[in-house]
Amino acid sequence: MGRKKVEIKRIQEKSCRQVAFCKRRKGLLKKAKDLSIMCDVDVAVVIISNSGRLYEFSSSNSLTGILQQYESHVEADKEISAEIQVTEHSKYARFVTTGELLQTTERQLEENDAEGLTVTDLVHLENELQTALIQTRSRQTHLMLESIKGLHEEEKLLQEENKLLEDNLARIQQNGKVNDTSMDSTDLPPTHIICGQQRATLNFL
Amino acid sequence: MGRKKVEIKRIQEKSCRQVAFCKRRKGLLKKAKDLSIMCDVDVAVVIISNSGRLYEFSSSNSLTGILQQYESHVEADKEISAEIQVTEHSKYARFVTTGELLQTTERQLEENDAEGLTVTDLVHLENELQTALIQTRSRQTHLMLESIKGLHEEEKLLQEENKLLEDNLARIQQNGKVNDTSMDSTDLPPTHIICGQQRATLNFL
DNA sequence: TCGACTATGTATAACGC
DNA sequence: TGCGTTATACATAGTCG
Repeated sequence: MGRKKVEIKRIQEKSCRQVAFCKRRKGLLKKAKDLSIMCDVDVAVVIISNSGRLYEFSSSNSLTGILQQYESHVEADKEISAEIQVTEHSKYARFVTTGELLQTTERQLEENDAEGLTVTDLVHLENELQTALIQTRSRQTHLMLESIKGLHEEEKLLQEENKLLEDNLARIQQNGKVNDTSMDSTDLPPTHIICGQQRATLNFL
Repeated sequence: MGRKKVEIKRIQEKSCRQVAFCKRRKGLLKKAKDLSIMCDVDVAVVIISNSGRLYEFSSSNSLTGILQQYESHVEADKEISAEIQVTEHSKYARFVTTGELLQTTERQLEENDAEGLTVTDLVHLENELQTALIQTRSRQTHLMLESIKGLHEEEKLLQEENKLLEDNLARIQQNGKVNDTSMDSTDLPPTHIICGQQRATLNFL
């Protein structure tokens, strides 16, 4: 359904994949909506991009609002750059959201107590909670993995910087012993040998 | 996308609605599958017909949605074990255990398909899976948090070490200027220019 | 990178059995 | 009820700006 037939397999080019994701995601959510309206059935679609973002459709819309709220919580937290803060904040956000979810649940249960919930109602409720749980957990894992990855990179950078500093220290001490007058001598050409040493040292950087 | 345009609204004729449901359901599930494969994202679709029948698609294994969790666990463990060797063993153990449990589950479900499992059997099975899930999840979170904590400590140490080295470097360079003749100079100092270049390069670090 | 366009492949409404 | 066929609407891959 485009200019040419495409195989159903993972798209290699990242940009193409991103574009296709955007288009097809939209299409899928529309079709889910159409199906639920036209055929009068319950439909839920959850999509998690590999960058961890959540897209969803739910014909029984009680879950939608709550999940969006959760998303905005997490998004706000994402702004904070310090890694551990991200972890802790998202933990807190998750807690709050779960609390809200439970409150909502309890309220619903209480409200409906008089007339009684049908088994179907409870099944729906269970599905919604299950979905919320899965998304929350998935998001948690994603954030922590990101955090770990970032810390590893930072660690690598620090170690490299460290190594360079040590080398410099060693070299300067060496130079100080070998040619301490070097700093402000103007007229003395370097020997061939020293030049070689220096260049070798610099190349090492 | 048929002989004539249809409005997106509930189809009145029951038989038409049923036919449309069958076709569109199939289409939706296919598109969900395509999306998950082509764009390499997680997709889950749940459809409940108004007669209560369940249709679903999940890009990660979906028997109950518990397997989805299992997936993320394995992924998490992969990442973590790269840096925590101790994890290796427990990871493998958990894998085998969960794997066996799931195999057992599937076997039982298949074997008993004709006669059907009793409700008691299923409740028992559910509890077992639930327990395994909780333990696995708890372990995952623990390991990741430990990992993050450790990395933060390591980072702090590296930064301190870094600072010390920088201080040393600064002090030594200072000394070199003030009393450059103090050290035993040999006979061949480098040129000013080359030294300058060197220092500029080093300062940049 | 992003939205708009368009040629083309797909999904499906209606129909027949 | 369900499957196959066909004409048509729709979704989208590639392209351009």
